[in-house]
Amino acid sequence: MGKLTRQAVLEGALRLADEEGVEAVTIRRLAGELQVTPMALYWHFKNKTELLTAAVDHLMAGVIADVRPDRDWRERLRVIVEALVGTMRAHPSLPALLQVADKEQAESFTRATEATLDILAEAGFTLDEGYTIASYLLNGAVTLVHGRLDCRAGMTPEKVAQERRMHALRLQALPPDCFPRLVEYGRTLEEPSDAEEYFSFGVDLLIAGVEAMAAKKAREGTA
Amino acid sequence: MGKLTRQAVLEGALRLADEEGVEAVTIRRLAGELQVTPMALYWHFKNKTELLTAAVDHLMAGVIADVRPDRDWRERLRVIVEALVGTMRAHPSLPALLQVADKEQAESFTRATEATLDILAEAGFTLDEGYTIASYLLNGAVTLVHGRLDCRAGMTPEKVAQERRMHALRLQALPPDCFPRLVEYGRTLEEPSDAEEYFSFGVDLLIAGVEAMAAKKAREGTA
DNA sequence: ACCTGAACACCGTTCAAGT
DNA sequence: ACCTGAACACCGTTCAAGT
Repeated sequence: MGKLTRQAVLEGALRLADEEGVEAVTIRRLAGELQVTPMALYWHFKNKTELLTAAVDHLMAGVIADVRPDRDWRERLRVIVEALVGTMRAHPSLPALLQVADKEQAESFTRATEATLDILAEAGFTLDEGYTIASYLLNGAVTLVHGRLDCRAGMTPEKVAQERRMHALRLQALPPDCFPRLVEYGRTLEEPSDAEEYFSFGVDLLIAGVEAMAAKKAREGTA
Repeated sequence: MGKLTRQAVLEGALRLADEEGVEAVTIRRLAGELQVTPMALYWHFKNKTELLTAAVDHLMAGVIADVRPDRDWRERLRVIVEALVGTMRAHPSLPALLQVADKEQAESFTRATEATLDILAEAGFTLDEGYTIASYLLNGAVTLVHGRLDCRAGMTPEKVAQERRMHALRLQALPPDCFPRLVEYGRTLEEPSDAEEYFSFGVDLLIAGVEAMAAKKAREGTA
């Protein structure tokens, strides 16, 4: 058989994560898939943390592909947030990986942060504020993708539909006098919702917060 | 010795979580602290998931204490977000608990969601949008609190200062031509930052997004 | 009703040994 | 250089048995 490489381990981990969720990525399980003993992986990665960091690094590499410094900061910010959301939609494991892995050690993540800080500095924010906003945007994107069942690891259309029905039923079973909004929401949950519409609203929401704060700072600055 | 109660288990779990982080809350570890065998806990809780859900339920109970239906929706929304942030600051384990526990099963969490949906419906959002915004606000609050080292489990002022210095050094060690913003941010990180200012900015940011989207909807509605 | 003991099927990781 | 075997110190959980 072809011998084990660092890349083969990484690919195996990503496949496992995308198909069955990050919690399925255990050293022992992964070793089983790759037909080696668990300890073989330790030759290629110092420990599990380093493996997950490498996975994040690999997936985040695509996020800062297209930077256009000539554009307005609003446009540049939107491009980077949409790249982030797009990458997460393509790789269902990324949101969870960003939560468990030591992302600050991933170079591609650091590059994306630098790019975001640069955009936000141009918008008039301090570096402190920029750093807060950068993690607000990152976690906002994570939250958005996480909120879509069809963007979760190993989800077939049938499973999505079934989970939706279950969720709808649970909400409709609540006492309507205490939870009128949730019961009503449970009813709307029976018909499928459009992903593009959802993400469009979500990204607008994230960006709107930043733009409003920038406008506020500009007002205070000139006052 | 006094015998084990459901409440004693819950209190032990919360203490452990606040002092050493949720990852320290294992059935075996907790049983050790309570001077019983691991299996004793299974009499009071069906499984670990149920324990963590109960913990979330207990901590979230304070969040919807003061609802003032006579006020403007903006004010009501701010009150609930600030209650959320305040509760998390008081209980360092809550952000992590909300990520790992099955929060939808916690009644107090459901009540807070209902209250938020109600406020957002008044603001002109659909239930779908309201649900998206509610999780945006929740995770935004989690992100904010998580970003403060001094709000993490088991952090003494000394540890905070030391972690800050380490972070500052790591950033300043980056190549300045590639990462000018991060290097600069590393320098600002050497002097302590004000928590109140940070949270004030953060909550404003979260609310600003919602208000901007509400204004946009109002414009489109009358147009 | 409330708790224990023993067992099962998992983890990540170290360390000495093999080729 | 690259991998294995055995061992250690952990997990959550089940199930039969004790009081």
